[in-house]
Amino acid sequence: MGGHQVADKGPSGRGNRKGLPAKNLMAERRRRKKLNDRLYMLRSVVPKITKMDRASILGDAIEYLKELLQRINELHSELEGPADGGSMGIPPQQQSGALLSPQSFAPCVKEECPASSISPLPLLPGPPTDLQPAKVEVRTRDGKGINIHMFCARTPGLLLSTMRALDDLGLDVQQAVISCFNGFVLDVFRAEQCSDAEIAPEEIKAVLLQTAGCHEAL
Amino acid sequence: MGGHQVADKGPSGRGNRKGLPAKNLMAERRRRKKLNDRLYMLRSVVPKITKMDRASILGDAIEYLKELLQRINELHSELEGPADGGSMGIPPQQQSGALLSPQSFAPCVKEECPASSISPLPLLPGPPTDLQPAKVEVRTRDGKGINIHMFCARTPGLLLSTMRALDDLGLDVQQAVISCFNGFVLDVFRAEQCSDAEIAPEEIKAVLLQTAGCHEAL
DNA sequence: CAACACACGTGAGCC
DNA sequence: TGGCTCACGTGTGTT
Repeated sequence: MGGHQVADKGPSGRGNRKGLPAKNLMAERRRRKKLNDRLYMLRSVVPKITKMDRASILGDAIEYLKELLQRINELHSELEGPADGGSMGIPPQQQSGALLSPQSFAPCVKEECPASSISPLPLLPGPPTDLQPAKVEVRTRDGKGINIHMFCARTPGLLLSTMRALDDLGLDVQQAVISCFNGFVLDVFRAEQCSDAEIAPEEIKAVLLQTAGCHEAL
Repeated sequence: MGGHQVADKGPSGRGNRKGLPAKNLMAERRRRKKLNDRLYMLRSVVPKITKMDRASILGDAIEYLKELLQRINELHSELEGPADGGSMGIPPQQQSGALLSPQSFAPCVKEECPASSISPLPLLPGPPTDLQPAKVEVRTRDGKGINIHMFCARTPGLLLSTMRALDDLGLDVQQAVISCFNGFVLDVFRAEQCSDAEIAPEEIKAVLLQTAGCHEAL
């Protein structure tokens, strides 16, 4: 994945000939972090994550969004009721003062793929095919922050068990999204370990996998 | 908006001490363009665009997606709701021909304002300011399904405590989104009680409020 | 060592 | 006047 590098920080006036360095630098960092967080959030919303890279995240999100729109239309016409719920049925039309009309609906997300090999995508299309191998990724980010992505089938009690496991590991989950609809998705964007003992990412992964597996076996 | 600049390119042999610059440069440019295109596509799909900057685009997309998912859930339960036959044992797993693969949801997309004051008393989870009144709503839907919305400040351990509380109440959380970024937001769209004992919504609410308040008091 | 993906710091243009 | 966003080129890690 992404390369990491810890830019050493001269907190105070570092060798800058010009006077505009340190102030804007941090602003840019914050901006980047915000954008990344949003991207992670978006990924956590989209079920069919084919790959983890940013472009794919966006692409999957777009496709998913279109799917949802289509599905809403289906359900809507299936209900055929005049009593439209009324709250907010928003056809994908621009209505705000946003400029730039794309005009052509259904922008294709496909891009030039050199070889025309399209992966059949055996990932979960819809029905909760239970055969889900409980995938877990753990990364440490910038030394302190811990990043976890967990993904498996939902089972009763898994929610509690997972939280308990994280707590037992001494992890303080600070930024996270946990969502279970058909599957179970846990995304910890930031967690710090309270305990002084350093925990290896592999250990966390192992524990979580075991937690998921435990319920899987039921 | 973003500044544009057309970096003039010394087309061929630029003063490169090393031999590997120009090739990767173009690759990076293509990557960036692809990402931007995807972003534009995403924006073109989302109707309500508040602002044009990248972060807002992502944020709006997330919120929109959330809305769509919510709406699908509504329509879905509205279809099979009236004919609520014997959903006694455990039919919670989706099996109907309806695909509906969502398994993820979205958190609140608000952001932190650094210091001081913008509107001092909004409702959204913005600043890490602690003074959050811990709001909880509980509703029962069609007898069985339970719907919970909880919202308070994030505190260490709150996640585990809340899960434990729900478990102690005998609730099997089937569709939910828990997200803690700045604040703590729990959204249970569907939960069923395993225990035969009927639990009053007010009881659930009280327990959750107590759980949140407990941590708040720390 | 290719190619790829990411984060970083920096200069520039708009509020 | 400064803050904010953006695109760029580059270094570095991952496949």
